Amino acid sequence: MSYWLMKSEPEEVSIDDALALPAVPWVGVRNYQARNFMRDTMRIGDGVLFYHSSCAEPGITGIAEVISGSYPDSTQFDVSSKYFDPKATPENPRWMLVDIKAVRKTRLLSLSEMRNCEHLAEMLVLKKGSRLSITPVSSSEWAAVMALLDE
DNA sequence: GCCAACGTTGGC
DNA sequence: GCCAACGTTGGC
Repeated sequence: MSYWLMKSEPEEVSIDDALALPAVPWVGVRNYQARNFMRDTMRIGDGVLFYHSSCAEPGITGIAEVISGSYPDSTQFDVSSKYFDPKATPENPRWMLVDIKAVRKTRLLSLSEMRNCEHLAEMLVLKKGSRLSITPVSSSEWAAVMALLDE
């Protein structure tokens, strides 16, 4: 069992949107490192910190769970999608994704609060220049986030 | 809107 | 394989 942090722009898919859906296919990832996490490492049951990015109050807003294995992101084949990739074909898909399910909404754990927590000092999402939309979270970081959310 | 940091592209 | 140019991310 592993843990992850997944960024979502709330104007695209917010935690409330995610909670209203039985499953959220994590479409639109077009970065190879993030794709590889979904394709190669994520497992059903893995824990996910749902993070709002590119918004007024960036931070963790919920808990989710991986509920599928990886499969091709259908938007790569859709010419009308902004995620269309002309180099991808159904025979040779380039982008893979997993489904997640939102488990619960939490209070907003803001980026600044995360930065002020000594137990999260090494968290990848807090590293300078970090832009990866999916990052692994250690079990101690997960525990520290859960403790902060209980405060 | 700014801009630092990073990833990708493409000429050579 | 190098690397300059370009595009994107995302906090502020």
